[in-house]
Parts: sequence; C-alpha cells; structure tokens
Amino acid sequence: MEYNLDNTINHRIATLAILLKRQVYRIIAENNLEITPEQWVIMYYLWKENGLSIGEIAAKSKKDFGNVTRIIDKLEKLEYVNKRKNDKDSRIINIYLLPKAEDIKEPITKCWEKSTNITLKGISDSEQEILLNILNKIENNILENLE
Amino acid sequence: MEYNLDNTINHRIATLAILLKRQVYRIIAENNLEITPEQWVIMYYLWKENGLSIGEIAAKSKKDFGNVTRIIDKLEKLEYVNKRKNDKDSRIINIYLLPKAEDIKEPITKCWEKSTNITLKGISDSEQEILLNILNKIENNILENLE
DNA sequence: TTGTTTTATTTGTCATGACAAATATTTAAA
DNA sequence: TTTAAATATTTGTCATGACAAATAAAACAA
Repeated sequence: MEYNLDNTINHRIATLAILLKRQVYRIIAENNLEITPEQWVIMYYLWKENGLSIGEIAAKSKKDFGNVTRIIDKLEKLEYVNKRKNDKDSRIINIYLLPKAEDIKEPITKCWEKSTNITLKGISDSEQEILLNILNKIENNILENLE
Repeated sequence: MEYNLDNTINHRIATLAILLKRQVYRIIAENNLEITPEQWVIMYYLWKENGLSIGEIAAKSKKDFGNVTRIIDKLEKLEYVNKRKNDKDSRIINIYLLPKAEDIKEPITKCWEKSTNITLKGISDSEQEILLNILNKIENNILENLE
C-alpha cells in the first residue's frame, strides 16, 4: 500500500471522534442522565442564548438543518425545550428552554468536563493551545471549501 | 455561561469530524463513486491485509463489531468483498476482496487525498507532525480509559 | 464426555450523520 | 396584485454510530 491511512489527519480525526463519542456516551450512561451528547450541544447553545431559531442552532452547531429539527423534537418530548412560532415571521420557529432543562445543566456539564479531562491527560496548556489553533485552521479550510 | 464549548477540544474534534464527513461525502458524490467513507476505510485495511476477520477489522478500524458486520454486508452486496468461513475455527469469518474492488481503489484513494489536501491547506509539515503527535496522545488516553 | 465459559458474529433498536424533496411563508419582480 | 424566487422548516431514506441480547462454535472443567 502506497499510503498509510493511519497517518492521515482526516482519518485520525474521524477515528478520534468515534472514540470520543463512545466515551461520552458511557460517562452519560454511568450518571443515568436522560440526554445524548448531541442533544446537549444544542441545549448548550440555548443556554447561551435562549430562543434561537432552528436555523440559528444549525448554523452555530454546524449540524444539518433536518437533523437539528429531529434533535429538537426529541428535546421537546423530554420536556427540556418547547417550540414557538415567531410572531413576525411565521416560517421561523424559536426554541425555548423549559424548567426541566435546569435540572440537567450541571450534571451534564460535569460529564463533559470529565470526558475532556480524560482526553487531555498529560497534554500541556501550550500543546492544547497549539492544537486548538491548528484545528481552527482546518475548520476554516473545510468551511471555506463547503461554502 | 461559565464555560465555552467552542474552546473545548473534545467538541472541536467532534464538530470537525462532522464537517470532514460532509466534505468526503460530497467529493465521493462528485466522482460518482458507489462507496461510503466508512466502507472505504474497511477496504483499506483489507488492501493492506486481505482475508482479515470481522473482529480484526473492528479492532483495526476501532469500529463497533456489529457496525462492521453491517458495513461488510453492504460491501458484499456491492460485490467488493466476499465472506468465507474459517476452516479451522468456524466462528470466524474471513473477508476477501473481489476483483471489482480493484476498480474503485484508485479513484477512492484520490478522493481521500483531495479531502486531505483541502484540510491541510496552509498547515506546515511541522504543524502536521505536532498535530499527529497530540492526536496520538489523545487517542491513547481515550483507549486506556475505555479499556 | 458433558456442562460451563469464552469467543466471534449477528441482529435489534435507537440516535444522528448525509442528501433531497416537500411545505409553508415571505420577499421581490412583473 | 399576481407570480416567481427565496427562505425556514419538515420529512423521507439510507448509512453508521451506540449498546445489548441472541446465536453458534470452540475451549475448558468436572
């Protein structure tokens, strides 16, 4: 084989993402929380700015529009959020956090921190900074290309 | 919010992986190839070592056992591989590449290279090396933790 | 040899990627 | 104003994550 996939950055990132997902799922399960990592990400953006529209959430989270719709539907069933039509433009649906969301905020954030701590064991602050910088560049490269 | 998800390495890797997946899917579609990135990854390991068992492929690719079974089933339908029971231990299924696999080898490898080139635009060799090193450390941290 | 444990694979179910087509509403153009 | 184009969301379908339970065969123990 001319070419070593395991030294390819794209493939390493894809593999790492799978492992990270597995890790977070398990930590969440150990803590008996009723939420998934992806659901949490969306709630995170709502905690930062309650009432975002589906489109805004999709843009911020870089998720597919349709997938966001479905994740929101699940969050609605779990009673973490509700949907409300925008008064001025009824094409737009705004999403609002419900009280039950508050219950899960601290424990799920702790799960995330736990996962991050495992990930970063033995990696210095300066390495982390370098890593984030390079990851930023890569993300910009991809976004530029995807338009 | 006490805490900025967008500066979290775990989250950045997860997001990047989504964007990378989208990018590769599109490149593959532009080239009208009948394969997915995950299917390709499995074929890559077979090109390196034809006849691997499902379990070996799962271990090498770090994918879930059951998911590998299903990806192999699809590769079989596409006539890229076939399954053969191991003579000595009939619990084991070995997977062998078929001639049709050869047709796709070069074009799909090119797609992957194209995607990698987009990703790495403006990132120096030394940065790439540093990045791979840190990603290795992270992967080891996670694997250690998952057992 | 028979019963138990381990190992390899399959299958079931749910969540979320991907893309495309359908719907509804608003904006812009004729 | 009526029609066409653009925008926001939903829905459909497939592929692949996750985990758990089921099946089949081999290895080990009694």
